[in-house]
Amino acid sequence: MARAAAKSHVLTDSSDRAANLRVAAVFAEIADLLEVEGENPFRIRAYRNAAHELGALGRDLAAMLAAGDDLTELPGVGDDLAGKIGEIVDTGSCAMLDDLHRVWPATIHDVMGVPGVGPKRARTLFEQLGVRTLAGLQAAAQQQKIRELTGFGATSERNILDALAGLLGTGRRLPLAEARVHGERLLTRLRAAPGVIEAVIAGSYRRALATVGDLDFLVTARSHNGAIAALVGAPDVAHVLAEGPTRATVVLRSGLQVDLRVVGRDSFGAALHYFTGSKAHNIAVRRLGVARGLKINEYGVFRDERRVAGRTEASVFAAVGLQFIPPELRENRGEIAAAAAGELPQPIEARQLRGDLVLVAAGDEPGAVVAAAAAAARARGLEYLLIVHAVPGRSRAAIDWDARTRAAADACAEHELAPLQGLELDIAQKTCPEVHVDFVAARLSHAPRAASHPALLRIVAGAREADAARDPTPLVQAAVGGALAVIGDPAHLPELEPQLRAARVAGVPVVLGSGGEPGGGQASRLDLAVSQARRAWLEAEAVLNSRPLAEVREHLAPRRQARRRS
DNA sequence: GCCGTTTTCGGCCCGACTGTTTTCAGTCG
Repeated sequence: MARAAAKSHVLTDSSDRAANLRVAAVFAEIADLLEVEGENPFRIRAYRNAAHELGALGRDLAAMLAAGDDLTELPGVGDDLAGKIGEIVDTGSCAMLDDLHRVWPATIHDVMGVPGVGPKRARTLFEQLGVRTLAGLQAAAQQQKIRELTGFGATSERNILDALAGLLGTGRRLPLAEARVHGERLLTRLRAAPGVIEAVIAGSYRRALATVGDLDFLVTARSHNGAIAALVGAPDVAHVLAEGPTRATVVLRSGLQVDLRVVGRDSFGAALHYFTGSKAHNIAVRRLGVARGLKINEYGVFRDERRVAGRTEASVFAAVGLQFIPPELRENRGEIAAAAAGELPQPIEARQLRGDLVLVAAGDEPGAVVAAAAAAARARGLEYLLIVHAVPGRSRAAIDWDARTRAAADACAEHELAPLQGLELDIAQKTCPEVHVDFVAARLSHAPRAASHPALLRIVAGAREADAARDPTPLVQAAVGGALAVIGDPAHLPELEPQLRAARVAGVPVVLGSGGEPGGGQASRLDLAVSQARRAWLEAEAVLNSRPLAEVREHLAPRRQARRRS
């Protein structure tokens, strides 16, 4: 079929992990359809686990197969799934999925995705009303056919219509910086609610994932009702999806879903751990608990009926023999083994930074840009600024670089900050203006061919699409001997973590910077950069601007010094 | 369908809330 042809085309691209993603997609769809069939839940989970593991796998399945590797070594993959992986990589599909498609339409997945409609109801809708698509679902609801079905009613029907109209959780993921605005506002409201002792945001927000799907609030309180009422009654709540004595779920007008859980003080640590996730991390920790005869849930750690830990997160980790794991590391990507061995990294903290990095575009007035950035830097106790002057690609007008660097230096001095100044060229540019600067930087918008390394390298937006969609390693390699500059730009946050991870693996130091956005926001941009560095397991030692100015100056100094460290 | 410091069989996380029920199934996180 046409479908198969399209798939094989995808798989001929062996330079990336297309095969992994294809296999993960097939397994995920099989899991969905088995769920509709009402299969054994553990069998379904096996497919779902495998889909999750393979989607995040660092190695190329097609290459592993070609090399004759044993796929059952992979987590969640046994003899059966190993065989199916081979089948999918070879043919693009899998007989089992084809069989399922003879019974269930592929689009039933969309119906299942409607909030309030799961696999069982999707099956009922399909079998009783012939609903195969979202359009069909909407038509059935509008004709009031759904309320006639057993297990449904007028309320369910209305909820389905609301969901289809996009009124209920949109599923859109919000950039971290944007979620922070909503989060902080609600946090203030919850903390002021009667009876509330403590309120925090857990979930992927706390793990500093670049985008978050919802906000998870956790509250300890003397009385439950205060916090629940405060959330449900918040001014920008569009819909209340659930409201009980210990939890509530609402959708804000922005489409952001917000969950609130209220727990007792003795359960706070266990609940915080539980609701911070990630899911994969939690399952792995619980598995450790089971091996020690412990049951771990959001209320605590229990041996038989007796609570043995749970007041703090640290007590939960300690109960299963782990060091405290910072939230940004909780992705089940090796942090549990590291914590068990006492070998966790100590991720960089914002307070360890001594300097910020400011970008001055060719059209900017350097004095004004640097003055704004310097004031913000001074306010957070920084000591110096790395000032990067962009050199335009081709410009006929002579630019007075001495005047520009002098203006920047003066602006720094006014705020009692030390400046370190450099020129930034596109990596393809051959000539550099004749002016004394402390370092030379390169902006990299495509894979580098140039042999001469700049001291500081910055991957600009767009490079990711062009050359590093899946692996920024080749870009980062260009910074060996120098450093990689990473700006906490909210719009490009998802690109940062892979870049930072690649830098760590390559042993390339990084500079974390705000970029110096005029009009404020430096502080949060710097914090965003730090949060992604933490997710990438970077320690202070790997962050150049956590070191004293003299060391940064020496590290970035052009040519000779840079070459000394091979 | 996977997995094993107790296991090659018998486990696999589980509690809260809703809507439809008359004791609970389905969904969600």
